[in-house]
Amino acid sequence: MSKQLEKQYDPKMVEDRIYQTWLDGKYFHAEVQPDKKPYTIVIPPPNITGQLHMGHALDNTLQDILIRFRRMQGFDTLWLPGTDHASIATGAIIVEAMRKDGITKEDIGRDNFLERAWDWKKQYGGRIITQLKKLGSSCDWDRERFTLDEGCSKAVREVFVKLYEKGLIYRGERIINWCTHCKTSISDAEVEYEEHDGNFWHLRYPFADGTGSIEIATTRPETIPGDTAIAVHPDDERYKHLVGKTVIIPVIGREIPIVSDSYAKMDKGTGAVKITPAHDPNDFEVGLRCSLPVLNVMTDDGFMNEKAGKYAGMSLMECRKAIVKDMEDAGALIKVEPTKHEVGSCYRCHTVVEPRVSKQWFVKMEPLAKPAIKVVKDGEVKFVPDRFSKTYYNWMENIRDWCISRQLWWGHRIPAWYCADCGEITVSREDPTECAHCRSKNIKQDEDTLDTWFSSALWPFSTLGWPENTAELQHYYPTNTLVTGYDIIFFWVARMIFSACENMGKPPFDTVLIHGLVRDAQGRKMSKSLGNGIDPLEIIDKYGADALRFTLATGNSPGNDMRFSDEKIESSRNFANKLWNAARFILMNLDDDEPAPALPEALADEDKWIVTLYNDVVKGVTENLEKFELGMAVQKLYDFIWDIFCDWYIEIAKIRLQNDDESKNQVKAVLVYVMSNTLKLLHPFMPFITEEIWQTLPHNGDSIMISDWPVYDEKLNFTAEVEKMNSIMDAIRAVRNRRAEMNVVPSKKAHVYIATAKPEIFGESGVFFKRLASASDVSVADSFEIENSVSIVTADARIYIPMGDLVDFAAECKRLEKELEATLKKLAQINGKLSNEGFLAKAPAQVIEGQKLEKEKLDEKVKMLEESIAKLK
RNA sequence: GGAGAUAUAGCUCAGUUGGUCAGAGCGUACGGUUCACAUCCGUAAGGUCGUGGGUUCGAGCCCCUCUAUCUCCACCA
Repeated sequence: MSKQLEKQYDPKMVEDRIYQTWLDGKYFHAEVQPDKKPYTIVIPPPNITGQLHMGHALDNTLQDILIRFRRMQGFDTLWLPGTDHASIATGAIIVEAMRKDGITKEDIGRDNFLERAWDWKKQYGGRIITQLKKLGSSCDWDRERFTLDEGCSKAVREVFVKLYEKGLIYRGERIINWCTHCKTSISDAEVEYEEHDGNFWHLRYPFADGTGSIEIATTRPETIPGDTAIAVHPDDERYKHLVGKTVIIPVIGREIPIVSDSYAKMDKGTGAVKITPAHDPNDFEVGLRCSLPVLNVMTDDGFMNEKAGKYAGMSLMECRKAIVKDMEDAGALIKVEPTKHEVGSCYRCHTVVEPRVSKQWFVKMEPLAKPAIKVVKDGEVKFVPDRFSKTYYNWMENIRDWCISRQLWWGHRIPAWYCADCGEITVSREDPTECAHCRSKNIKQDEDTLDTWFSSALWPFSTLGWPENTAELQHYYPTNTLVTGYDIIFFWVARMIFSACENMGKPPFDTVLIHGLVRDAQGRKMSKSLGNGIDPLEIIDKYGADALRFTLATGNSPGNDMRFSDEKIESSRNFANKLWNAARFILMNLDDDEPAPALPEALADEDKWIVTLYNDVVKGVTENLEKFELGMAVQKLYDFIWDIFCDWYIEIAKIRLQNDDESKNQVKAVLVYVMSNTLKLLHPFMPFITEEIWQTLPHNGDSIMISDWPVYDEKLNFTAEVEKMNSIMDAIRAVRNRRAEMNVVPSKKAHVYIATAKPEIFGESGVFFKRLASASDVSVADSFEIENSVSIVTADARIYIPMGDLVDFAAECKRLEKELEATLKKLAQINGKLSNEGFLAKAPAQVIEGQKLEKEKLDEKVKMLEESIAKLK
């Protein structure tokens, strides 16, 4: 006995220590190796405001699995980590902290505010990085980046200027989504729609000339003060003659025209619709076509402004109520019709979003979307699973211009200067000192910053040094796999793709691996408001990072949501413990000077069997990982380790371990070989425990994480021995089954008589039956005549166990007849197939052969069953 | 209004190009102090793979219908 392990695996004693050795060994660090094939992943940068949640845990587990796999396979791997400055979220935290001190951001000004934000970043921004390390993430921390660091900022500036110069970025007055809480514009993607109860208020607007009135309906009466027209469809016979007339807005008293525009649908409502160009995207378009004035009646923070007359100062909701009441009092309200409609809200703070006209910066999307669609259509970028490419097309093909300016301070300030003298805009890579148009020194920089996603869109190349043509950029770009949830395809994935196509001329990655959401045990989304979130750090603390990773990697397929439950994490923890104990057993039987893992020249049948199955696992797991079928890979490992290696091979190995000859060394070598290589296959999934065990076993090299990935070996394919072991195992299972049915305790041993026509299978199998089937002794022959015995029939043998009084002949007979019936049924099915001409003509030869073999076995079994029954009678 | 997903054992879910595919974990029942592990071992019970059709020699797997649940997208007064 050389080394000892604790009886139970304790992750706490292992994980931090192991992680430190990896850091010390610089195993995560990548240096450009031009002769090696690169494999690169850039991390989806978590917000600096973030705390590790299950979504991060899943996302990063998957990335770490892929990176560790490729690293072991010999790729020059780079997993590039970093964080996102999260303009809105971080800004909100700073504002909130100041509010507690009674200060507003306006009080302290831009520079002081930014100083606070950087301080906050310095103090808390690395929190999530520490948490990612607890998970085992093998990121190259030497290359950690931040979307607001110097290099990323330079890339942002370069892209902005380039796109501006190409006319793909412009400034304009458009309808944008305005969050009255964050007090900033947000992009279309940042608006979430929720169904709300609402009303249609039907209103009567009288003609200015007093000849009557026209009826309209609205869901947002508070926008009435901003109405500048009524629109009707050009072909609408009901209203044709009214176009050009004017109406008086009730209560407000302002006179507005009736215009003709095909936006008004004849079959919708009354066919006449009020037009509020400042507060509705469609109305804005109508306004442009009909040259209508734009009347903005709201303030930045969700109140009515002075243009709303008597309603000025009211919140939007107060105004809505007041107007409805005033309309009713004025007799203008015809009816109120309850309805449900989709209301947009801010994805950050869930405040209702107000569409409003505002001067903002936009990215012209159509020219950028085209190549971005093409690279996916052409297969240069693949979504896994493929169905998400449809989601992508759908969005890209209907995309509108991207509003990128934000009325926030924390972020990349827009590099545009306005000239007070000539009114022109100067956009440049270096901060200008004068107007590029009139050379006036009287210029001022735009106060706004860019959408956070503008900088994350450049992440795959800005982090590699672009716009400089660095060695890293040349070697590691394009990256390989992007791993992310389906919920940020629009925010991020799509924008990275078009940004890369535009700026790099190449897509940013070849594969997008999409995963689903981690839900709670009841299938609910984990959320702060529900309080049902499960903290990954608590799970790691209680069960270990390996168990968490295993749980997240197993039992689900790409793109689908999964549930997280105590049962699953416990099952993973148990698996880790099982592995630990298998190692513990092997170690107990090793000597101090045990040689490094290698297969011995001479192998017993059972060694050939386990080695063949192990070899199959190498092949399967490697293929699965290459195809991103992580769940299947991990399932194969679980089954092999627990059901095959532990439950059968180790038990069988115990036989020879008790010997004191060469066969003992043989089995020890096989145990070490299969164990340590299987650990390698499992390492990407459970990095800590596999490292700990691997280090304890005889090994070559400094760490399992930089060891060579096992390769399928065609020589290790011992089909005959596998067949033989399968027959023996079938027989052992059958004996156990019979004993259990008869309630015979394992301690009660019995002589097992094996009658078989295949002594080459069972001749030497006695030791197995003694060890695994409670046999006191085993006899093998052509046939036996045993009194008072139970009979067991397998495909290759008829087994008798004398059980004396326990044997109930009537029951025995019944049981055998039942089995005969089942076997005959199976046989009939196969005979049906084999007599089907279509099957014989069209099925592949391999399938037909398989069926014929099966038929032979069943024929044999039927014969033996019939004989056994006859004897009993 | 479009688009997509899911429906397989009591529960949670796997099932790769149609041919050992009817599976796993948990749960349940029965039995177990064999010197790795009770976070364990052995054995068992259970599902006409949502419905109805079709293609095929052969269909959880491919095609169509329907039903149920979920999700995303969309400017509908």
